[in-house]
Amino acid sequence: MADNDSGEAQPAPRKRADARRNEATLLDAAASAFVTSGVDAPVRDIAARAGVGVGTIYRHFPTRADLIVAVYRHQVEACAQAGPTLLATSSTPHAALTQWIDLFVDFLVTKHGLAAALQSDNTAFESLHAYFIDRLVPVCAQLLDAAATAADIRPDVNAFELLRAVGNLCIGAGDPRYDARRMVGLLVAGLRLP
Amino acid sequence: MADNDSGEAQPAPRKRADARRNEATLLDAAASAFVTSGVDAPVRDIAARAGVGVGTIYRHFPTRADLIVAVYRHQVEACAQAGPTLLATSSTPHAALTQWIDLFVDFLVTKHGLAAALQSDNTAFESLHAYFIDRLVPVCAQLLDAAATAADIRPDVNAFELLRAVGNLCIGAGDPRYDARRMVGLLVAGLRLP
DNA sequence: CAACAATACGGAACACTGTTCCGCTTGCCA
DNA sequence: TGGCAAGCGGAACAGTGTTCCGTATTGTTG
Repeated sequence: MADNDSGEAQPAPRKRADARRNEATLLDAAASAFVTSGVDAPVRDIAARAGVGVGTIYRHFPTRADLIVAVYRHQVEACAQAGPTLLATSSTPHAALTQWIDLFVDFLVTKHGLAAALQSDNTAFESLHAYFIDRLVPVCAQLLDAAATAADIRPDVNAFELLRAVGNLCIGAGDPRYDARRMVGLLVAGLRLP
Repeated sequence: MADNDSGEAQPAPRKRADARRNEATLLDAAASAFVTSGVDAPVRDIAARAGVGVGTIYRHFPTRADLIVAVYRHQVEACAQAGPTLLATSSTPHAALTQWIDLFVDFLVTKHGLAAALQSDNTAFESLHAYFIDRLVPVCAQLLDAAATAADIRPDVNAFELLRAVGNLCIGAGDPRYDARRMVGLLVAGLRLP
């Protein structure tokens, strides 16, 4: 189905030019605010950086989660797509799993406050959580499955739990006394079959 | 030195009766508020439960960390003291370490929000962090050391890091889909020497 | 027992968040 | 160009933590 504009399945009637411009500006502003102040950067700060009113933020991104997802969508997508690739190119399923988790950890530790937000029970982050789950759990499950089938790892670990544990371990990375990558390494080591 | 009141080392001139009463009431109120709403329970809620004004809370417990520490001090103390005991009574240092970590995890997972508060970079929790570190890191280090000497575990793990990792893994316990204890088990398994 | 000073209390007031709402402006299309 | 739907700004509201000071309570002293 080559859906050009003649199809009836086009519920997005193309936004006004200024709206699109503002959305892009906002995305940039949020990204830079996130770097400086973490993903909890005050709404007013982001609005000020973008030179818009706070109402404009809420129109484009009704919840903070929407904004965060929009900012990081590309990277999450890339991480998700790396899963099957690694599985195909790595020597063992276990190696693929390890490398993929490294990718995920690298992503998380460079986003100040994101790991914490992911586990927060604050309702504002609900859909952020949902997005990560939807996008990454299946990928992790596939890797886990392959490794379990190859008898590389214990078969009783569940993708959701593992991803959550890894996310948790990434909280507080940035403290020089705490090496999140090393702790994740320990966890993954615990996964191996004796 | 049997220090009765004649000694000069008595910098606390015994508080007024109402002050002591309020402090106890406040401790009860906070404990029950923490159970209901987690350790982030609004100051006003705690004050209302205790039937006092918010000023009274701040006089007795200048930071939220002080209040949390006061509420949980007994349990943390007990955990700290269990370390040497376990080391003396367990069959192997590794068993002692495992049991001690179980104790710590049991404590954390039953205190809603405490694990998260422990890792929060919010300055209000700084001294909470410090208290846990001061009290528990040496105990953990002792256990770790014994296990490393017995060649039960890899020798390159550091007590601070391990405790922090365990604390992190306890965030979000309560979600039925996530079993913090099992994940900590994985981490500790990764510690074992092959 | 009464008066007094030190101590402690209460809660209004402030600062800083997120979030909503509505009058005004802007872009688009006829 | 005129009209109007879409979009915008920011004031206003609500929920936090935190401070401050006038008032009340307590313990002590004459």
